[in-house]
Amino acid sequence: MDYHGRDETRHPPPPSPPPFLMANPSVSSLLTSSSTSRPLGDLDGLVGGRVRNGEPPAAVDGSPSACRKSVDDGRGEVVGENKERRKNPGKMRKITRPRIAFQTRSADDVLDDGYRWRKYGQKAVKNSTYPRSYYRCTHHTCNVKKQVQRLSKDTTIVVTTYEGIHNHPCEKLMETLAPLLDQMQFLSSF
DNA sequence: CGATTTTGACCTGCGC
DNA sequence: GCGCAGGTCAAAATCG
Repeated sequence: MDYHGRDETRHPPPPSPPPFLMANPSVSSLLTSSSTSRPLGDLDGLVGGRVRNGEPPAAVDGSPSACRKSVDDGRGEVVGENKERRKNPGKMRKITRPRIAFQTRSADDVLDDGYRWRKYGQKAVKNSTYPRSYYRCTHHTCNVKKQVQRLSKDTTIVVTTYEGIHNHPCEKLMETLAPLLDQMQFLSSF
């Protein structure tokens, strides 16, 4: 796996909604994008319900857990940032990354946004009937993540939270544009 | 056979 | 300090 060399220290500007969202009528609401240091909490809470331990239903926010796991649990090996944390316990600063969350009305949990994602975890969350799924962009140099969760209140709504910004073009988009670009190059050669 | 998903264990942060 | 909840890892299973 390729978790090495992740540039977690960058602080890119807040992301704008993915291109597909712009023309997607099924997107019922864009939540927010900000960077605090509070956990996301459960998404049901996010849209009106209670967030963990009575916190007010907050907007989507930054992730504290980006700086995490430091041991190999006896099976694997210690990697990348984890080593750092081990060396400097408590010195690892909280890494906040731009996050953007939105609701979509869809039968599919995973909406096709043109990027390729690999699922790396699934977790049952409190106050929600449905589990939350965790995905990572499969592009080697890209460490964008997203969480997907269906609301228990309204099962037709899927909340997708993007974390980070893709540092590569959208594959589907490029596929679509490739012939056009070719043609443009051809024409401009005259 | 490589890529992806599943899933249980583990880690961290936070509230009490 | 303890327990809970969220987030991630990584081996095993599954898929194409």
